[in-house]
Amino acid sequence: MKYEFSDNKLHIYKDEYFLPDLIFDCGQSFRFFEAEGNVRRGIAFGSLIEIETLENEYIIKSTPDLSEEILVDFFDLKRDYKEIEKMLSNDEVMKKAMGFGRGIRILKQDFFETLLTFIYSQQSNIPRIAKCVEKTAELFGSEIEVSGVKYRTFPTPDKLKNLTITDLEPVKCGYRGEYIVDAVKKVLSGEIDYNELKNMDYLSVKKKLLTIKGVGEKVADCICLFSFGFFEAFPTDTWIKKAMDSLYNIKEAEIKSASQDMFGNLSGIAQQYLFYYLRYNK
DNA sequence: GGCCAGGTGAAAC
DNA sequence: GTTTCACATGGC
Repeated sequence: MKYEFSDNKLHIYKDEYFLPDLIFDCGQSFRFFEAEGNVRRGIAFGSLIEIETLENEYIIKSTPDLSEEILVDFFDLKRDYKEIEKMLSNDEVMKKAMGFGRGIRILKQDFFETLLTFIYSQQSNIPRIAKCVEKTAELFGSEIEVSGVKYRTFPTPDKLKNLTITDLEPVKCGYRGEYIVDAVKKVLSGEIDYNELKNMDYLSVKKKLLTIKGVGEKVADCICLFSFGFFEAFPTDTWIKKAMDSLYNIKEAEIKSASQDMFGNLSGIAQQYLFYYLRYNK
């Protein structure tokens, strides 16, 4: 992936392995709504991020400015998805799935936002998850104004001090409210500490995340994949169960070991492409 | 209007 | 350890 960072803007040269429409609509991220014309906007890491599509490049601007490192990591630009597609195209199913979703990249998203977002996600659907996340930002986030338009950042943990289930009622997240409260409490107390977690390995992070009420196998794996970048994680949801059954004839009990055998440390990518393939192709 | 949703905790075996 | 069930609310 060719890119350069200058004048606080990230330039990404056009490449079939970088397609914003797929990256943001494949179900990993919920705050990058479509905007007018050739510009897509979203909020992450406390900033407005704008992706402008030009003839030969994408220009990515952030306000307030985000560092090159955050943006490059966010879009996973250092990883060679062409090479990954090759490695995963051993069988006909993955070959098709990788071709169908070509252009998807796994975003490296903010930990706290990812934690709450995927707690909201259980037993829900993508439009509704987006609403819960949006409402959380509206109620508790900070306002930023860019070109006369106001946006709300996703709240940092300290904005949710003393959060109660009642406070969350307008979010309409139902029974997940008590899970959110527990997650916030554990983050604020330091029991769940991102700076500690980011130096730990996949299984240790996952084990720690599982101590949060409402975080089970699947949500923990989503956080490991979408925030920590542990590509050996293979979040197994209803769609993936359907995909593994219908495409590979692998039943639920065998998914864990089978995915490890088949995809190894590319499991997370395989998962996201399979999810997108089944979810948006039927 | 009923069924289902990017699941999980708790209670029962 | 595995199975079963309730859970709150919106999308379709």
